[in-house]
Amino acid sequence: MSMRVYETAMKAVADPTRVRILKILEGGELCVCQIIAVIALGQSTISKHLFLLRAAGLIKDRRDKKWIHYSLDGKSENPYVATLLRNIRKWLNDDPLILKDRERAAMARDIGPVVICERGMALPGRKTVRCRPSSGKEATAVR
Amino acid sequence: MSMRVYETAMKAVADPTRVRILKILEGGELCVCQIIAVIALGQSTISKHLFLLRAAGLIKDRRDKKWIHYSLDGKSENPYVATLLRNIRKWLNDDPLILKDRERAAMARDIGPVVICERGMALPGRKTVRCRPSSGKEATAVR
DNA sequence: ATGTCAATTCGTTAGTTGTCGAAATGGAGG
DNA sequence: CCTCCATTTCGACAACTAACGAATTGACAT
Repeated sequence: MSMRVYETAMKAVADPTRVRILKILEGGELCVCQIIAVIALGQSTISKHLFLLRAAGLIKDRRDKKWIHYSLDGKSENPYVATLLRNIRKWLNDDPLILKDRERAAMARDIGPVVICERGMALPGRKTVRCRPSSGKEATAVR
Repeated sequence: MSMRVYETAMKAVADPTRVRILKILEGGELCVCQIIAVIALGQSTISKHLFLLRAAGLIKDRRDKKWIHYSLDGKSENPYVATLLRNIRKWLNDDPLILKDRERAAMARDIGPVVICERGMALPGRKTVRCRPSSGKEATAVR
């Protein structure tokens, strides 16, 4: 029983993409579309990672209008989470990828969910748009 | 770079079998045959887990005669290891499987490597012998 | 040098995990 | 109620992982 809970939590934080998500959430809550814009993976992929993080009790969600905001769960039921989050907060702070994500997260916060969703879950700059390229004008690499 | 080191360490401790090994090593060093006897998985399986734990800098090895003894690496180069080992020492101490392993580890220490290897990497009691059943007399459940 | 035997490596198999794109879901606002 | 659209779920695929048994390695002791 205890072992299963341990495994869930540890496997959740052992994945690079998921720890990237946790690290950008250290700067405060973000909605899904902002997370997608920062990490630049498919929306289904991010959604699954968020599910696993939430299942492990590492993050919690909050709905506001059309958007679901995720944040670190300070009072998780999972007994390993508090320690894990405290450790991770000290770790990886000089990792280049994490630093870049942090910049992009700051940008995503400035821009806000509305504009990010309008732009197809992408940040301005040289990044390729990846979601819902349906209509035809957007969804191309810029620069 | 930093991320890869993190991932190696975290993935290493996220596996149930590997954390079982770490927990029995908390009681002091053990040779491979003793670990096999306690965990009751194939010798190749245990060997691989030990390799991964060592690659992550969580354990170190020491040769004495025919036997290789493994122990927790108190002065690992991996910057995450010290914290991880300290956490794990506090964790899972009431898990039934871990408790049972601990008993078996105590038994393995009492008996010693020599006898355990003679018995085909198995502890006395109701456990099935699993390695090198070549000759013909042993390799049966004892009860 | 040679045989022994604890431990590792190899090759295979089954199950898990991360990713994607397409389709479904389900609040919010008309 | 009906539409819109941010998010989730589904189905598929490739890559990775843990387990096994068999074969190999290599230190030790004769």
